[in-house]
Amino acid sequence: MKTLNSRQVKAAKSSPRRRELKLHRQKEILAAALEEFGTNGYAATRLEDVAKRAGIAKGTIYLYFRDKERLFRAVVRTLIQKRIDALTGMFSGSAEKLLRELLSQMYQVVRNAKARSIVRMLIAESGKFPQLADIYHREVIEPGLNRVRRVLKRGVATGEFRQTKAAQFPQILVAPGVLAIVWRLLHGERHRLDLDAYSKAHLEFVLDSLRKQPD
Amino acid sequence: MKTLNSRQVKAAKSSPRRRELKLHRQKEILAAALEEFGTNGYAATRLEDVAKRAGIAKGTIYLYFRDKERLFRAVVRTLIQKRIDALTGMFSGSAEKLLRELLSQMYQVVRNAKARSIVRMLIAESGKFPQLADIYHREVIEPGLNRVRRVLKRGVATGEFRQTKAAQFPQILVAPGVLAIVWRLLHGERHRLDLDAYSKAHLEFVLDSLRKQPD
Amino acid sequence: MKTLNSRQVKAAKSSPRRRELKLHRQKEILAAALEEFGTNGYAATRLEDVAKRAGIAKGTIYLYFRDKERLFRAVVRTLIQKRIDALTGMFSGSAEKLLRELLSQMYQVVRNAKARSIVRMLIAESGKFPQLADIYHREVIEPGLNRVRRVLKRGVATGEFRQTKAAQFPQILVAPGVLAIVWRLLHGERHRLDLDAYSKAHLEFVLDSLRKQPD
Amino acid sequence: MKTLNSRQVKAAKSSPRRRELKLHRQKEILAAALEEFGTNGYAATRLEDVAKRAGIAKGTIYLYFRDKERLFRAVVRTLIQKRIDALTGMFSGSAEKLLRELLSQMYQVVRNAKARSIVRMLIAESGKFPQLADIYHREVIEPGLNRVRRVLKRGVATGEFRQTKAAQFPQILVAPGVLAIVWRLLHGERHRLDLDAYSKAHLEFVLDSLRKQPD
DNA sequence: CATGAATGAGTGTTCATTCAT
DNA sequence: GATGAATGAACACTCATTCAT
Repeated sequence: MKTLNSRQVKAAKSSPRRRELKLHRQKEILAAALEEFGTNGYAATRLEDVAKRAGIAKGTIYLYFRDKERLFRAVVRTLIQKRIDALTGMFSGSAEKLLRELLSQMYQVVRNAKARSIVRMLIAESGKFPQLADIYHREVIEPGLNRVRRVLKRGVATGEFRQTKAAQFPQILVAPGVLAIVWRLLHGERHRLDLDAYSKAHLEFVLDSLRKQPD
Repeated sequence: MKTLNSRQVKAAKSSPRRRELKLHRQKEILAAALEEFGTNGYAATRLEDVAKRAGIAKGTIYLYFRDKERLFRAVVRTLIQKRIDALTGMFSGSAEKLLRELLSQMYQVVRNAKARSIVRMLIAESGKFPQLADIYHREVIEPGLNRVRRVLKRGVATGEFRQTKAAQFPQILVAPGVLAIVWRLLHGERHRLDLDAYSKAHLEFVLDSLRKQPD
Repeated sequence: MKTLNSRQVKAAKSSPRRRELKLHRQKEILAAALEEFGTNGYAATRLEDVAKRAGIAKGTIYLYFRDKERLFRAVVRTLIQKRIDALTGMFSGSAEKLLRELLSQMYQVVRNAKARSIVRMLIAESGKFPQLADIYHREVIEPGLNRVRRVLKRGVATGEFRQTKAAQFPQILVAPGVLAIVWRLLHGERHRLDLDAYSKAHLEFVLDSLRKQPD
Repeated sequence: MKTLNSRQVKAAKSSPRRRELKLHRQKEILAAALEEFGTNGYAATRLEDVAKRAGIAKGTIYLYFRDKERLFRAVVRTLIQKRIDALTGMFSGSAEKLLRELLSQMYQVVRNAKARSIVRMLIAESGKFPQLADIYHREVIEPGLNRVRRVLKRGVATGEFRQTKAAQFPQILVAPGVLAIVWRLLHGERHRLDLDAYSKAHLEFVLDSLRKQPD
């Protein structure tokens, strides 16, 4: 490898290997930045700490991101993108099964530290970066709520579910998941929620409310 | 000369009057600080802005609070205290009526800007100020949840409500209120929730789940 | 009410003494900045050095000037203002006497370190701050050249001077003064011009050219 | 594409070819650097911009110049060398003709952007690089002034010119050219001097002063 | 030879905190 | 008490210089 003559080395240099390395480094920076921003918030995060965590020099960050603000936005947008990618395809089965599936997915999100980080950052910085919350709303929240709406509609169509006002506010169905995220953000490891039991109770509660009563 | 005048004036004043004035000024500072911290977060808030908003000089803040951190904690603790004070006494009546009353109170909280601010601040700064979230948990959240628990217990006792796992997790019952707060924090005026309809749907949903089915 | 009272006291405090001190300090900063900018140029001047020279802390500069650029412009504008103020009123006497007077004044400028500094700064930074050279042109150069024009015109009117093309370009008359400034800027103490002899030669040269030849 | 070709060529070519190419590249860098230093001054010039302008990579500069300072000095010394080379051979004819010739040459310098750049740089950086002004003085200014002296001496010898003090200060004769350079440096395109008319007036003015009056 | 990614010292600017008035 | 001028530590960002490829 090392003994390649200089011309070959040069030719090989710029294109594929370098690009790959650059992309990798960018990801490292984003990961380090997420950690710092997620913990300390935008203003309290020092880029030097991000650099240290990424194992690089302060100046290197600026080769990848124009300034602190762009880095922050890139962090959030990257996370949102991952959420979008995770909104996996449609399913079949009874409405109840679909709902179980949906909530189960939601609790995977709740358990996911990065997903919680994004919520913290969006709440903490929505004064300074409202556009980010907008993106999140458009790309993640609305699509998510729409999936709930579709499942409810299907349940009503198949006769599994009653018609309820809650269908207009699918937020009500998923709210316990949101609360679980907030709970974790507020209390960290200090006051744990037993998520397994909690999510089961949540599902039962929702189904109790939705199911058609046996006459 | 001028200084003499003011000293004479001061000398003439009585002690209780002074105390009162001091208290009043402290409240003004706290109010201004709440506004700023609530909007920008701890790190991004400049004490100069707080002073300007309170109509005083920067240095004056330090006559009332040792440093920025104490001011912040005072802001949050004051808010928490107000929440505690608002946890008004118990009532009588059917469990359903009590539950209606409880949720109705909660939505007053949701509509209250300061109450939302506190949530934002606690979430945003829980990395730096976890003790505050602890206080909030002990003094506000747990007492609140306990009230829900008591209502549920009474409902079961009177036969109005079914026995459900959700009783172990009263969070599930109130979660839509939390979601509403988060929604407002994230989206401000940009994506409104119709709180009237939402809270009604919430109540109906909960009652549908709790109520004993007519056999 | 009470607040008004206390504010009146405040208002009295800040006024005369403080204002005076503030003005004085501003002048000190400008003087220190002139020294540094004049020696090193805009980009190579560090505000810390300006502060040190003024005997204050770095941050203090920012209480008087928004940023480095404003400080620099203030320095130059202040200097220009002093030049304008120095363009003293007109005199009477023969055209030759007026011309002697004029050139004598000009050589006072040449001997003035601050006046040389301004030329260096305007030349050095005219790429970044062309407006400053414009101000200088409008407020100093053109008025100065106009005085030369008026003297020449009077000389022609009284028959002392010949009519010459140079009247259209009064720059030619004063050019040796400009050269002397540039010479000093370039060579500092290293290659001295004997300004007394030089200015005499300059005057003689000019008069030789302007005077009507005795027939 | 060009780069690739040239590299292949280089590899194949013999040593003198290489040397030539290297020299050429060095000239490109010097030209680019002149442009940047001349516009922005030493401190405000970024080597990256020099590289970009020269169409090479930042690091390449360091293959030709040890550091920024050496590059700057090389730029100035190269320019000075060109000035020296331009001090063309001697002439014959009447002193007046020689003087016309001399001033005409000087105004070619005035019109030459690089020659103006050198003056700007020497003035702007004479604090940091006084040696450069020294070189310029020794190699360009003094030789130039000596030529003026010789012409004046010859004119006096032939009886064309009067004996004047100005002979001791040939600067006075050429000063309008210097002023024209400074004028252009300060005012760029914003306040033009009509150089044709100006230089004619200059010559006339000088001759009026020098010529022996017809008795 | 040439590249451009990486470095880190250096500088402009901000802001919590102090203190003379 | 109240003020606001002053301080200086802290931090974002730049750029000359190095070096692996």
